[in-house]
Amino acid sequence: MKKKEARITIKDIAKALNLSAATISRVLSNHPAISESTKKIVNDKVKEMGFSLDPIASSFRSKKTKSIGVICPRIDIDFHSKVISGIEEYAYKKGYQITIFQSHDSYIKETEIVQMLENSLAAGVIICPGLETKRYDHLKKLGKSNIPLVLYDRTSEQLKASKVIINDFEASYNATIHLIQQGCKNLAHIAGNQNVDIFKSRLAGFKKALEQYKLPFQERFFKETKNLTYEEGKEAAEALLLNASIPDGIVCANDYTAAAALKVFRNNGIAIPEKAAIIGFSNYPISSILEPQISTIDDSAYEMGLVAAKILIQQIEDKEMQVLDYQEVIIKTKLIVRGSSDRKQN
Amino acid sequence: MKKKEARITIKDIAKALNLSAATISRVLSNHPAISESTKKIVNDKVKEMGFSLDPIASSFRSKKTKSIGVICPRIDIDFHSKVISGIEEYAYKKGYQITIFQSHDSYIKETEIVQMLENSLAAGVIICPGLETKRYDHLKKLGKSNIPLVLYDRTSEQLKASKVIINDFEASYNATIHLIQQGCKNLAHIAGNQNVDIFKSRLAGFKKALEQYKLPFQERFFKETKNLTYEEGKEAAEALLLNASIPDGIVCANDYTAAAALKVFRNNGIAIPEKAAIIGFSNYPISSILEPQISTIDDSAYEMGLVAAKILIQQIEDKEMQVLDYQEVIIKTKLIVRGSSDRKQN
DNA sequence: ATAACTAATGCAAACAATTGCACAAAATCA
DNA sequence: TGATTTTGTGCAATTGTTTGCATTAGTTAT
Repeated sequence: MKKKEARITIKDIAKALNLSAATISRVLSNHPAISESTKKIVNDKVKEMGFSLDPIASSFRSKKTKSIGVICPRIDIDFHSKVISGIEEYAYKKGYQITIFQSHDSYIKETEIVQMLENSLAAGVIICPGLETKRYDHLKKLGKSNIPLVLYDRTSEQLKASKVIINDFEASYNATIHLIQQGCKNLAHIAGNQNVDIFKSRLAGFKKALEQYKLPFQERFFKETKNLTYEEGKEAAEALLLNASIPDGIVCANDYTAAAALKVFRNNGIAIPEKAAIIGFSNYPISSILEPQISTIDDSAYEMGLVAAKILIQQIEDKEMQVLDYQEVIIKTKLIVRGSSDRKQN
Repeated sequence: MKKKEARITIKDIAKALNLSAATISRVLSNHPAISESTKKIVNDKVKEMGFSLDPIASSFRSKKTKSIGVICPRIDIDFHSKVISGIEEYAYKKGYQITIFQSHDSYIKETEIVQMLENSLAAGVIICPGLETKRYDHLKKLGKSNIPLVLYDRTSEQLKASKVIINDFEASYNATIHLIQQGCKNLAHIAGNQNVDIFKSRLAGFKKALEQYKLPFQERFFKETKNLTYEEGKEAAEALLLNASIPDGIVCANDYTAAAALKVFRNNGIAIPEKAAIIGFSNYPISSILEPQISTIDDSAYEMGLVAAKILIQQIEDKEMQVLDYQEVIIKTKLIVRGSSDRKQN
């Protein structure tokens, strides 16, 4: 007797109104050939019965989903979690869900995930490629399957695809210029992994600024790290102190290494910013908590996510955007001057 | 002439092997009534043709998905991003995808999201309820729809559901005992929002320790904050200094407020840990970077996510687990003693 | 009034996989 | 040998929505 509490379907609405399922479907997708009057009748009934389309059946039939795959190396890194936050916020507003994966910088896993997203008909993919990724066939394949793609942060010249990046070169250049304007003449750079484009660009920006002011680039003042950890920063800073003369300014490729440099130099009696000015990169929470606060570059991670989602969804939805092959967006960064480099106050 | 490059289906495999689609389906789901020999034949062909099931069609027919909904207040908070990292890692291994939402602590949005997950047949839901959430009908509804649910971090007595939490009471109790053992007699507490259970528990643990050692709980040494921000911590610490006598130990409900207290006290010439010992909560990155490093409680966020995913998937898959109504898991926390409270070294 | 057209709706197929039931062949038993 | 059980496979219905094409009613033109 008891009918099993089943899902309300489009047919139930149709039956209740003596219309066909097709009409209901058309109302729900705003088909132009439906009269205003029936639209109203149907919409009212839909609300009354608390009906909503079965997204799975819908996807099954239309071969389209509302889910965006997001792949990043790790979620629990401040930068990525901010980007994802931006993506989620925009995507949600536009009616998309985001499905998240961590590649842990493994190429194998990355290809696995991409394959899976292709298989499950993702509406689009946003990815920050892993460190191991040198080949991009897996991503090119997405294009062939007509799945729009947006890269963020780490990108490659090799791959023609939409990208959202910050201008690392310019940001680093600006940071360096700032230190020079504070009077620094012997500048050091604590760099990130030079196999990664963005860290190469940061070095290049640093060099460019030196060049412009006819300051020398000194090998002994250049320290590359593998992962820009606090520990590595410490080692790098200690190594800097071993030189006969020490630098009077340090441009660091992130805030952890800047924090480490700050600590090491201070512990060695070098006044910051008077004897050595320091600037970091990324505007991590720590940078505004340390004493003195660390000058840095705000990398606009949240905005990056927002924009990535925005151009992806444009490519998904806007037919006119589909004629264009890909687009590149450069997000503004902001120089944040704080105590670790601001000598003017003296 | 050109056949449109279409997806390979179960029927293609069937045709190629002169079997029925049903058999292929059964092989792929490891149905017991299939002979080993045909299993092998089919599996080989599947590999050869690079076939994989269409997850959408599969979900459509079976009314089951492989996607887990995760709802948290915000992703870009260290704690949550670590939890999510743990969830993702375990879920991925088990073949599930996670779909992430931010409630931004809005009750309305939270119910919207839950409704949506119910509608899209999520395999299960993991949620940290928002601050506004006082009623739990939306979550109870999930149970009625047979969608397993796991809460983490913030929970409620009101709701009978599986939970993964840390023992905030005990952790805070241990932190307080630690300060007492360092010789503190006038203890202060910078607390989180007392409408939130976990912060209430932290206060309770603090009180319990005082009581046990017959130390007084002094109202003037109790400062509640709204969001435990660094700024609020600063105000609270400054307020503490306005008293005729100042505390010689501060138990803070997180590391930001602890960092703020550290700074304020130091700037006022109060030696840490000698004159006042400080302990935080959560083991944020900053706590190990400040000078002195801040003692804290590691909240095992990653492990929390891992376990949440584990018990959720158990409830999804394991029929035997479905007889039990719900389970509660308490994750171990760890007291991390660092410079801000360690007086023994003197 | 009839033809031609437009507007609004219905019909029915299609999508890819799953599953209860039926059935044939093989194995076991009497 | 015939009856019965077991094992392995196939048949065909089913799922909820979308969409090309057909159909009907209503409108306009001739």
